[in-house]
Amino acid sequence: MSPRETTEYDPAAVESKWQAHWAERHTNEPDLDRPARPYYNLMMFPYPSAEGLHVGNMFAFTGADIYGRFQRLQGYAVFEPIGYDAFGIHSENYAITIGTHPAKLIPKNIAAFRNQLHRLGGMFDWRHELATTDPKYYKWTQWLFLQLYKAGLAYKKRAAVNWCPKDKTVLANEQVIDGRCERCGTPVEQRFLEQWFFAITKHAQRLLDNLDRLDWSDSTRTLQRNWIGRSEGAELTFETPAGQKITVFTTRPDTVFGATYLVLAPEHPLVETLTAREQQTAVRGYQREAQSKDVVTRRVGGGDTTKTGVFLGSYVRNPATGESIPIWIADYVLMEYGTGAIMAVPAHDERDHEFATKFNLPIQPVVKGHKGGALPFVADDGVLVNSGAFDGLSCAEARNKIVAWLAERGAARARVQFRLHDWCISRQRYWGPPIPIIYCEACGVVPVPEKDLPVILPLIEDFRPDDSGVSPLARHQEWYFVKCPQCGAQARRETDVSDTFLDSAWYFLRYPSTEFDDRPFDPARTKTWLPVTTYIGGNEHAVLHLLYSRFTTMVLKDLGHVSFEEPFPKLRAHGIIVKDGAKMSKSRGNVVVPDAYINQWGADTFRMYLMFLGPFQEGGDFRDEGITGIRRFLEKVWVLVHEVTSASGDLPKVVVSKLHQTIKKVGADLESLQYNTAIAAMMEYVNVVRSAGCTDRRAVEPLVLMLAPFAPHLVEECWELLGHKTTVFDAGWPKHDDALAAMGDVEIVVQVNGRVRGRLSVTRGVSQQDVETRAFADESVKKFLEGKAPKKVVYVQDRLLNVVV
RNA sequence: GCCGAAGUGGUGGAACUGGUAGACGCGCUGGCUUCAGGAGCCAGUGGGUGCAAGCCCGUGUGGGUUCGAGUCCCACCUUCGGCACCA
Repeated sequence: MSPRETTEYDPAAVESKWQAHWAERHTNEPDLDRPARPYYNLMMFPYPSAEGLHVGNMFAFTGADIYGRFQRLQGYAVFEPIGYDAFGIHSENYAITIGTHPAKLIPKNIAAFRNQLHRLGGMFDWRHELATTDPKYYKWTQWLFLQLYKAGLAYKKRAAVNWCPKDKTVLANEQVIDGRCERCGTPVEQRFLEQWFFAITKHAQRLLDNLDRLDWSDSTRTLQRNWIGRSEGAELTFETPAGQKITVFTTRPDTVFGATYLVLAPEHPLVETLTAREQQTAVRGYQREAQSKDVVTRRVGGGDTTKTGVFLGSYVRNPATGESIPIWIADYVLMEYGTGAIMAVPAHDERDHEFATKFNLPIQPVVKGHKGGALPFVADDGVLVNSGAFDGLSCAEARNKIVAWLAERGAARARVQFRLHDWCISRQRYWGPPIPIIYCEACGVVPVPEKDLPVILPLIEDFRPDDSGVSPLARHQEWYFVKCPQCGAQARRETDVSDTFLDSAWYFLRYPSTEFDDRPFDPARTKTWLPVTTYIGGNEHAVLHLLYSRFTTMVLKDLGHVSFEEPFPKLRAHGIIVKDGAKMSKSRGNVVVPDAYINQWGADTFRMYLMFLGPFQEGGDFRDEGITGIRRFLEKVWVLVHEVTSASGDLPKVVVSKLHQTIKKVGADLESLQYNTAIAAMMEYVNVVRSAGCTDRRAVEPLVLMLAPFAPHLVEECWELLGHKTTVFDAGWPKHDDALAAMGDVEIVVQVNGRVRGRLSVTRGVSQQDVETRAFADESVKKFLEGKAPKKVVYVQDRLLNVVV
């Protein structure tokens, strides 16, 4: 082969050419029914905002796509689908802002996203694109709801919920950040509404236990663990003179002798009967006050918030001491956690201590031997005092013994408590899948029969939410009134739609089966492709999306619909791209629009640049200073390919060893998503090849293969220039040979007392004897030995020799 | 307050199970080329000192372990992320 004339590298031409080829030749469409080695490479699907894909999305998708392409090169049939998480308050609010309808807005946004995703050059199987707003999709979201309902895991209850007065909707606990709505920042209020819940807490222990056997990063698992929040403790029962029982939850039953008063949440159902007549006015006033407080004032502030509370005017008997102690209500006790009542141990709990100090309640220490002095000390490593027969026991010992002792008298039982709450899925909004439930006077709550699914979200003009706490759908009588599926009488529909997180809690099951209209996921396809081989996404979803998806999969397993209970055995979280140290957002005005970069530099350069910015799993600050470095590198590869010569003679040793080292390193880096160092390694290799003046095909082709996941368009073009007829992604990953990688000389560092005093170039595997001989002959080494005899010599093969004198 | 991650040149970042700190890139400096600008190519680029070979210092701070510490241990400081009156 003779060197060919180098044409100019024109990314736009190359990229559109290969994108067209991939589509025509079905390059990215694996055989879903009979794949040789199936590999489900999943990335978290985007919410199609009106702003289009931003740099952060592109960063995430590029990193995930590189991973998929690498697996493809290793011979897997890689299924890499993409879709749109298109329902939700985001879209609805934006539509309201710009005066349009979400049903008009979303298709436009999706079209723009699709276009951008094409340009980025992802290995997407476009046959299986999906949108959660498609009735063919949300039919099965509703089906999923029905399965949970039938299994007794979906229930309705009147509950205190987080209400956003601006978005006019209920929020899940997870959507409340610092007491504020995660979207608009408005302080969240408490409201009491009938809501649909999923009983995720029933599976709390399982969700926690399974974490141990998932191949996830520790940090992600820790986030989930903390969110689930398991506490071991006991329920203790306190009795009033009238025989009324109050149960509290505590993690420190060993301190029960120090419980000098009881506190109930203001909403606690027993408050009414426990209130003495003379305290009624004060108590009712306090209850009203607590209820009207928004969640910010009630919850945020931790220790800073001044404690408030009211004495009920009545007493209970401490089951351990037999003493009579007062009962109070205070809003620092939450009705949702434990039993909504606590025993207060002011000597050993900060909050109780603050409260007791303020209201002059007795403080009784029952633990000593702790470090540090002042009350309250939260000592669980000391020994008990003032605790009757239990004095002198360690806290840990006392815990079990006291519970056992009280249990004999029916005043205690061990109990595990979770911080996790049931998942509230109701939304009093328009832009979501209607919850498939019908209310009939005669039959009560009637699930919509599966044959009647989907319950189509009607196209209505006045979709704006109002203050009523009722979905806008309720205003549409023709939709609202419906015949009862059981008795045929006039009935009415549930008007709430479901949480967006329900849409995304099963989409990975749908992708391989998008063409089936009569089933949510085809059993054979599901068996072949699931669970997901590798899931790549942002750590911002470490709790919500990932926990909900695990829960729904667990339920589907129990119901016999799938054969596995963990959908994502292997998860990799990428970092977030920020701009000027802050998350990109329209309001901050720091959104980086990637299209201009793709226009100027091409998708391949941009993809690689994003990956070269820093470690993929850490993310970082976006800047564009270094992009020319990547472009220069790709130009060098382009030139190398054009100047390539046929294989002849032996390759230079430096090239051979560097080549095999590079193949090994790039492969290992790709497997662990360390793309920045993989790119650096390829750059080093190109520098070696160029300075060796090597143009041999055997030096160039493996480089092109390694580069393929990063710069797929350019590489396809190069591969064709090199005379190949099929896609480079069927060519296979190059093999490395450790023996060849070890070819050539190594430099050994000679140290005297740990300081570098000389370097020796030796052949690999040289003996210590030879190195010592040469080292001791070295002038600068000799100088530092000062004629003294070595006390000790440390030798590390092929690395260093350290002489200690 | 609790949990987690991280602090390395002018800059983004490298550094395997403790073994040459600063790979790779950007930027900068000098040179070549060019009418010029740009691009390209070559060389240099942690700080100090020296004509030079070299020497000294250097990975947030202070200790420690070790022949040897960015890496391990102890105590701090700072930044970022998550949770937050969860009993």
